[in-house]
Amino acid sequence: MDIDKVFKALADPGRRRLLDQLHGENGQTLGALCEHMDMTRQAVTQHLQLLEDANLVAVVWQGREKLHYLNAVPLHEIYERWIGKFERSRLGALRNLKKKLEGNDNDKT
Amino acid sequence: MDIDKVFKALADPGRRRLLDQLHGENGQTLGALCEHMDMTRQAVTQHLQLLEDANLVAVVWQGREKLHYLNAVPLHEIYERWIGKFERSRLGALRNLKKKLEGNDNDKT
DNA sequence: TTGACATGCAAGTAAATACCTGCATATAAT
DNA sequence: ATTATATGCAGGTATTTACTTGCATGTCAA
Repeated sequence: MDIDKVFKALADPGRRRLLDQLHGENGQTLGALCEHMDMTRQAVTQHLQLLEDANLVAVVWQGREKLHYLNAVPLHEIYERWIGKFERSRLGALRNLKKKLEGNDNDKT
Repeated sequence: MDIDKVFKALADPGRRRLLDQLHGENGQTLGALCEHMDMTRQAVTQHLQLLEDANLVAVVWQGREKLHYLNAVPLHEIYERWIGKFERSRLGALRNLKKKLEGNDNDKT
């Protein structure tokens, strides 16, 4: 999995909105997704393409309709492989920072 | 917290690298961070500024040196307020997608 | 107090991004 | 068959982004 593509895909509020839409109702057509988006269909298509490249959205053609399905696996991986490691040391790091800010001489803990 | 700033800050591999560096050793100076970065000091400064704006990095001046400290709180919030909600429905959504792809007629579960 | 060092500030450039408009194609409905 | 609908494809533009070079400022050390 290309973690960079996932992060880049998530960097745009419109794309996050699309994921939200699919989270609300999975399997929506392009047209349906466009209705909430305040931009042209073509722009939405391009955003969806990036989401697909990042493997966050899977597409199933049904006749002339393109159905979009959310895939949360990359989100899980981002958490597991990247965010989680920072999280785990969060409290320790914060305490450390506070001590530095206070000048290391009035250490109450 | 501006969640968009956090996502945008995380979208660049160089900035994620900087966070990694600070995770490895907290409180590094600008100069120290530059040593691993293969770009000019000014470029690194600009990346660090974005990280600071996203509240992912806090800065403490010590004489002429600028010390950088990691703040993982925004990462936690991104998970809690955004990624988590998708995660929770992950398995259900995947099963749903699989069924669609298989045509809904050979449902084994 | 002079010189070296750590950093800031500003303006410019090249590439990437987020859009758009216009036209083409395939499927469905009459 | 003809028309309407759902979408694709291509090219153009404006903004944002990542990065550079050049110079200014403040702090430490001899």
